[in-house]
Amino acid sequence: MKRKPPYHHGNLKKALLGAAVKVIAKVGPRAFTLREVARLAKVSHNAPYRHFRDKEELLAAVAAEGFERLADSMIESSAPSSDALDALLLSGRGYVQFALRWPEHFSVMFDQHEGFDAYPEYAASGQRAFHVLVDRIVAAQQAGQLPAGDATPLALTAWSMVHGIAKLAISGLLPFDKEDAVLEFTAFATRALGEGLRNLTW
Amino acid sequence: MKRKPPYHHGNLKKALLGAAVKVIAKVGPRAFTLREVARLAKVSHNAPYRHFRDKEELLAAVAAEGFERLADSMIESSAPSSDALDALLLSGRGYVQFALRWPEHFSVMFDQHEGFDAYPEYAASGQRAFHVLVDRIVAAQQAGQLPAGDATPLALTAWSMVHGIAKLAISGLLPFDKEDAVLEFTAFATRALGEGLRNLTW
DNA sequence: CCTCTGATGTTGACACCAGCAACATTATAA
DNA sequence: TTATAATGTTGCTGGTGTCAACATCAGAGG
Repeated sequence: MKRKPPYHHGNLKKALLGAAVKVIAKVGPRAFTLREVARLAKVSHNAPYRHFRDKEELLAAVAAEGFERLADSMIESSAPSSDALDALLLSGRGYVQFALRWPEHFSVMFDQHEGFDAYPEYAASGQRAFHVLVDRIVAAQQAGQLPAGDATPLALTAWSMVHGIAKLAISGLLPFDKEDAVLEFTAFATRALGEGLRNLTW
Repeated sequence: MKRKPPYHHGNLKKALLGAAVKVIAKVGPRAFTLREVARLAKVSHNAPYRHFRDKEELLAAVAAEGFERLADSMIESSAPSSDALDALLLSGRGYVQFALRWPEHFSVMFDQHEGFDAYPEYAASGQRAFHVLVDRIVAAQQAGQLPAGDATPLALTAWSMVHGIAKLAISGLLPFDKEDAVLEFTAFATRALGEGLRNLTW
């Protein structure tokens, strides 16, 4: 059971997760090292193996936690709006904002081509984050601001849009220096896409 | 000089590049190993250092080569069209198609957050590929199919769209199995975005 | 209270990797 | 022809992921 209280050194699993996030933020997901995580948690280099099968599983856990935060960011960003379509665009803003603030975390979440299916926790959190987007879309549909019908293609399109912006911005490939500039660009792009999705004949 | 003909073992630099592409395609960019590349090129584990400062520089070279291929893919895909806007959308198709066919290559090109500025070759090929997109946009503008003005924001938006699709598709996060389905979705998304960009007031 | 068992953490080892240094070889220029 | 620089090799160091064996502690059954 995971619910059991402390152990030898307090509950290490959570500590390792936190340490992993810190290490990734410091040296990037590429140079991320299991031993460094152990060091930061003041534990021997093999202790993590009692909580994670291998390095990949720890990364998957970090990614899963990232999806939770991502969903939160989207929800927070879109909360202040009462207009459904506006809320959708703002949730896109939240998506990009999250990526800009925790770029390494974001990388871990999406640059792991393998092990998607292998880690149900990862898939579940991802689904939850995606669902925030779908909810916004359905709301906009019900408000008549987007064409009725299956929300999935609309959601996938919107997702692709903000995901592309996020990725390119993180990589430094967008010619914007400050976060605000990127977010303004995000507003422009998502607005354009929303306009197009509304008028599309299909 | 780099321009000098063969050497000891023929021109290794090119051989290493080819081997690197093969290794990446086999084990992925994550598990990519300099020594494995050397092995594949039938050369000692230190020979690559005579042609690349370190592992990262070899990866940068692979990425640069990838951008060339990407630009080609975009050009080829959009060639058959005579309509300017259509050509733009088709170049987006070429972008996604490239990503689907050489996903590891694509990863190397974009998952390297560092060393963009450090490798002029990389930056240059990237610029060239981006320019293909800009050209298509400008053509569409001149044909009156997109609003006149600075093409850059339009290009960045379009790029973000197809890049997001490509990334998500590679990661297996889009619910499409076959390449054709992804490309069809790409057509849908880019058409929507094109529609939106055309009508946007800004 | 005591023992025992399993969960948790540690030590030590292996194979592998990136990169450095010293050496060997060969192509080219003087 | 010979010297020099470019190219390739061998061997090493410090670091990594992971396995196996061992140590320690928490809590259950008595």
